[in-house]
Amino acid sequence: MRIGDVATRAGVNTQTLRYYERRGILGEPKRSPSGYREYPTDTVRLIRFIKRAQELGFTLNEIEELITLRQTTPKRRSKVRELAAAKMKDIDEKLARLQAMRSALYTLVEDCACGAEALTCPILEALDDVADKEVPDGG
Amino acid sequence: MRIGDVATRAGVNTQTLRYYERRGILGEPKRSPSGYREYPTDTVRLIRFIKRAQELGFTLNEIEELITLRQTTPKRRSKVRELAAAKMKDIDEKLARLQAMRSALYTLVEDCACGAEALTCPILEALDDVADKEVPDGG
DNA sequence: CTTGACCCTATACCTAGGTACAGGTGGCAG
DNA sequence: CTGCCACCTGTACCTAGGTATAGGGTCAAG
Repeated sequence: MRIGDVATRAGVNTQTLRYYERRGILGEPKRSPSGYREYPTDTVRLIRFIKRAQELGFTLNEIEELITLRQTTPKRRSKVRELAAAKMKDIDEKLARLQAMRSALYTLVEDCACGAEALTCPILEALDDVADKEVPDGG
Repeated sequence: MRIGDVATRAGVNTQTLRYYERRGILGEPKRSPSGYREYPTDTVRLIRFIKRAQELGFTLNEIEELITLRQTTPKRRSKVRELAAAKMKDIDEKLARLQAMRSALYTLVEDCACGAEALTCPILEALDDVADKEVPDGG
């Protein structure tokens, strides 16, 4: 696939692909005799992964780490496991916070907004406190 | 509380607080006779909320929306509910994707890395496909 | 053998979200 | 009443993550 094709299917700009390549996230693809980039089909999936991960608050550097987990060789296994475990911890924190946020909103929608004047709908409280309690640093 | 105090407790720069004020996220606090900003105590909590929400991939504009949900008056209730419901949808999508990502990593850590040579650990597949299936646009 | 869509590199520019001066004031300890 | 630190406003600068533009090559169709 050529760059424009990949870009269209992944819903990004061709410049973005070149930018990712420059950053080292993407790895240099093969080139046609005339110098055109030739991507394997699943680059589209990779790009979509990157975009989703960004929406979840991961930076490109973090995403790069996640991506390299794919290309694991048996040699690097323990390293990879370590990294994967660390990322899982990040994810668990995000999950706990999102869930806290979700339930605060749920309360707001279902109960809290039902007639009170001085609402104390605890959006903030729910988020910061619950998350702190449920995802303490020390496990 | 004065600005430096709030900033320290919330773990941000004082400039950041002024920036939020300029952006309209924070609302103008009272001033002391000499012009110093005087914040109520729970501004600290608010700032922490903002920071957490950013880590979850929300932009400051989105966070502003979330924050205004707090200051609901009975009049605006249906509007607020709408907004809250929309945010919950966002959050559900994020949750589904994070969960997909988490289970891909879990597989990687627990099974996948256990001796294979040509690993097909499906980090990408797990993320984009599962999330697409579990959070389709139409419900 | 030209036109038009697509590709190339290099460089400049843009938005979001801050962060850091510069130049000046407030207020308390010594 | 003098340091000194925190505060004020205003403006400039920075990083991340792109996006656009300039100047030029490729290639299939007419």
